[in-house]
Amino acid sequence: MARQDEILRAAISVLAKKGFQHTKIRDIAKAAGVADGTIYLYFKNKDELLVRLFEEVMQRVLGILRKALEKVTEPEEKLRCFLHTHLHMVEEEPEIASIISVVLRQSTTFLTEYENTLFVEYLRLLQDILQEGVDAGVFHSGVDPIITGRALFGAVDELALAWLMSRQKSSLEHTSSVVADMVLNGLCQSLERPA
Amino acid sequence: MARQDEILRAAISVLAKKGFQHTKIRDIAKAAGVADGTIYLYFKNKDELLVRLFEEVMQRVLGILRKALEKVTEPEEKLRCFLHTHLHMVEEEPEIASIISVVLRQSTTFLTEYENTLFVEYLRLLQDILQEGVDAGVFHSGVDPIITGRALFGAVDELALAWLMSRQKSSLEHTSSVVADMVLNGLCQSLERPA
Amino acid sequence: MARQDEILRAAISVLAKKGFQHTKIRDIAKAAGVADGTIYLYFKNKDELLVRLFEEVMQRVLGILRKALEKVTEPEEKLRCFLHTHLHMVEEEPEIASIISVVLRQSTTFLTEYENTLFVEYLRLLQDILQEGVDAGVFHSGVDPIITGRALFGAVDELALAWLMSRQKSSLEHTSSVVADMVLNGLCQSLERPA
Amino acid sequence: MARQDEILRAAISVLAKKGFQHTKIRDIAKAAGVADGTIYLYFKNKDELLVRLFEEVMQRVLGILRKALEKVTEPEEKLRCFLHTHLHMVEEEPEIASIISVVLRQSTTFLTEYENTLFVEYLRLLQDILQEGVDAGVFHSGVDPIITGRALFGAVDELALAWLMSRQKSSLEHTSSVVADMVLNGLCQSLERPA
DNA sequence: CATGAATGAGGATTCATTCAT
DNA sequence: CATGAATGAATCCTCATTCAT
Repeated sequence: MARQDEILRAAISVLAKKGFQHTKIRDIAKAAGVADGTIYLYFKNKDELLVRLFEEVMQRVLGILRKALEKVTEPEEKLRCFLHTHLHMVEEEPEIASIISVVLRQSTTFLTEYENTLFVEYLRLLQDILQEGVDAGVFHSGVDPIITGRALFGAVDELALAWLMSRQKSSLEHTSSVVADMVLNGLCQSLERPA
Repeated sequence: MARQDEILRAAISVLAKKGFQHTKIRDIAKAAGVADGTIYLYFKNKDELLVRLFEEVMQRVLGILRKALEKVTEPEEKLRCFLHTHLHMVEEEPEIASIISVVLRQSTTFLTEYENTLFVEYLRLLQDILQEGVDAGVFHSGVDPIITGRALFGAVDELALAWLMSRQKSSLEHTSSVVADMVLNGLCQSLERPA
Repeated sequence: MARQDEILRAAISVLAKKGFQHTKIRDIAKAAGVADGTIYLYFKNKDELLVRLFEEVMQRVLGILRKALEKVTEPEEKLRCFLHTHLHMVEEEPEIASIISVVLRQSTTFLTEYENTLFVEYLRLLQDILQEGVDAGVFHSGVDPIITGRALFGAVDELALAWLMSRQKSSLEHTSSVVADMVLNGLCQSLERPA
Repeated sequence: MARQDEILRAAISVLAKKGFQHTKIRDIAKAAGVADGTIYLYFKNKDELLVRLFEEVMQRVLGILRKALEKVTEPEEKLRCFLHTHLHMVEEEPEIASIISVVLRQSTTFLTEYENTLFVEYLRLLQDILQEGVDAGVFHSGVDPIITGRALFGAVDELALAWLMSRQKSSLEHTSSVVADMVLNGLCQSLERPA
């Protein structure tokens, strides 16, 4: 339904600008060019609108990441690609990125009550790359895909947040390769403890 | 002032449980065992209470980290110690950790308007360790302390959040060493690209 | 807008009965038969409601006075007409009168911050009559229209207040002519100081 | 009791500055240099403090007026003296004047519930002068002392208010004589209606 | 007598949601 | 389907008053 999408688009824009607590149904309605009541023809209530909005956003992010990863085969390259694509998306679609980095955390609902299937899918994407690397013997056998995946998301997300909050936005190209280097090769000159 | 501390303690507890948006002055007053009006004898308004609370929390975290780092000299060990101490603190004082991982991000004020000196200090702690390592030749010369520091905070913070949100809480001991290994040695078996 | 007028009418009634300090938004809403929140659809806040209410009242009073003065030409008669019309209005619309005599003075805002254009217009009406009389040689050349005008308002207003506060309300017809006589002819039998 | 007077003096000063609605017990306590609770050792509550304060003020005004009138014998001169003394007092003790012109009217209590014996005395002072003049044949026999007295108070009070609210304060000497001339001789050149 | 910390009732205002048109 | 006026529960904050010290 076109009208529903208009509302969602408007909601994304407003949320990205105003944050969770300061976004009123009225604001979204105005931005979408509809009456307040119209929102309730398409969404049961504010929470449902938020959930649908988040799912829309995550679907988009997952689509972008999957498409980018399609042509890459090597685990290391996949990881680089993943990090690069996520941060590139932040630059290209800051509103989308803002929803994930900022808005998502501002709602207690998303953190606790809502079963976040799509975020789990996002994590799985990362975990699969890591597991693949371990299985292929490219990554250390001790690498824990669950923990590492989560840590990587945290790192990327925090860098995204920092970028979104900063006044003058330098390119995230460099940032993504710095993180990739750290993650793949480690900080140490030589292996800390030669296994 | 003892009463002020009682209120802050109560506020930490309530915020950790209910989150930012759902915490009412009334809740804090009840938890502290005082009347609503009493809150305003010690804090100008809700926002100031929140700022003071956050500063209290960050001071505590900074204190814990600095104390732990005191006796460590080597950069690698410092980094391990940092990660371990932060995650250990999460286990020991989940309410404190919750303020940082959850509540902090729920307030637009903290993300945008509030000049977050203490968080900058936290980051500086990390950055100094990294810079030290680079200067000592222990870490790669290409390591960017700013980006890397922020990424590390993001990683640790996300793992803390995941732990706080999980039903059954496994030890974070293992988690901290997994992250430390990744960060120091990288995921790859051999250096990805021999420089 | 009809609803706005209903609210203003209700507000006048409540203010006249309860006075400035004891009038709550809730009271006005109840008197108008609307919900509390509805008030805020038509007025930004309580202060704005009060200002709009006062302007409504003053417009009405000015209208009544101007209409009554229309057909009078002689300065003395104009003055008599002015005094009579004002006090007649007090009898006919005590609520309106109460706003001017009582409520207006109860708000520091009206006395100090608010630029009271309409009250200035009221005073000008009086001053113009006095100036006209001086110019026509009907009134003493020494008459100061500014001071005298203000004094006359004070006299009328105080008599209105006394009437409003009194239990048994005698006619103000007599009162108005007593004042007019004093003002026009003076209290003295013969001129005090034959100029 | 000295302490009580200190509080009253402080209260007069604060009320004159801040007006009725904005004067808090706290403000008075601070101005008097005592603790909030101390106020309640000398006054049952805020209303009683206000009543006592008003009585203090009126006693002072009555004293001043009576003293000034002591040596005057002729009704016309008495009236001139009354007006002059009242307005002179406004210039000399604006805080006192402010209580009468502004603060008194801001409290519904004083206007309605409180039996204002001292204000009645003030009015009687005026009425007696007028009655005396009528009895002595100096004033018209038609002069109504009740109405005229009230009107005179209104005139003087309004002029006092205007002066108190004005930025640059011109002398009230002139004002008092303008009013006296009007009241005694009337505005008209010749008697309006030759009796 | 004096204090001032504590109280808690009370009031202005906001905003998600409804429903008559 | 769409509207937007109306609702009223919910919450922050103030301040007169009390009372233990």
